[in-house]
Amino acid sequence: MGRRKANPDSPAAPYVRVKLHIAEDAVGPGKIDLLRFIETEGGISAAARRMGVTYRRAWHLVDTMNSAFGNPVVETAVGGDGGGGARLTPLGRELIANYDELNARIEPAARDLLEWVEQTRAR
Amino acid sequence: MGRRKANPDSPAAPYVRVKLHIAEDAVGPGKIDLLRFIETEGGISAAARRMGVTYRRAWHLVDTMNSAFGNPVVETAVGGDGGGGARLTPLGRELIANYDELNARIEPAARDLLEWVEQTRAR
DNA sequence: GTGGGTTATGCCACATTGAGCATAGCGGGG
DNA sequence: CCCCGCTATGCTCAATGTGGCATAACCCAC
Repeated sequence: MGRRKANPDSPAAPYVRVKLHIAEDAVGPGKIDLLRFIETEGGISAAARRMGVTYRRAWHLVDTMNSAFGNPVVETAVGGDGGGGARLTPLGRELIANYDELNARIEPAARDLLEWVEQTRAR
Repeated sequence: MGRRKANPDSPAAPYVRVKLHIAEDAVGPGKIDLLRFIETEGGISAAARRMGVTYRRAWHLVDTMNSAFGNPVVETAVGGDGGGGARLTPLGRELIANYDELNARIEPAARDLLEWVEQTRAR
């Protein structure tokens, strides 16, 4: 996994991440990206391959999200055309949209904090 | 696997957390609270006791923050009056202030997301 | 009815993390 | 001079997370 080895003059840039904690689970950029891939790829396996994680893990992430929300964010079909597949529910699509909106709204504040960090490290 | 919450009456309220990732370390509410306690209690041990964590761990958290920032956020004194102690540096105080400001600015967006979550779980 | 690709799950090995315990060094106060 | 509380740090053990197989069930297409 390419953890970028720091070039002394460009230390890995600091960044900010937001996580939504809900009923024993936490949804952050990782699970949201997984949902995006499920939507575009049409299945959990394909999404897992795209993200470079095992199907086992991707499935588990989906499962925990589904139970955390009480209602499914992803619905699956086993067997059939193409072997089966998975799609986002309306709830799943809303989740992505709302998470994206949150990130867009916090961006200015995050940028200010990161600017301060860069300043302090420079001196 | 349907893991139902133990107490249907009070479903742990969803919440949002922001983490600042900086040089292999991540600073979130936990480390910020630790800094606050160090400031008010005057030492790492006292702060650790207040937070219900071991001194070992609290010290480690402080140590990783100090190296992540390049400059110390906490300065310590060993031996002497009261056995020693720890204080925030100006950088440490700025960190708390900036983190608090970030959270304050994020609050409206976070509240909207959480409201949506509550809505979806209610139906 | 056989095959292929997918969902659904269990099991085991390994890495990471935090807890708990132990110890050493420090220096002002009694 | 010795004690006490605190900083500093190492080591071990338990819990948890992830990765990598392995397997079963499913169902459309051929």
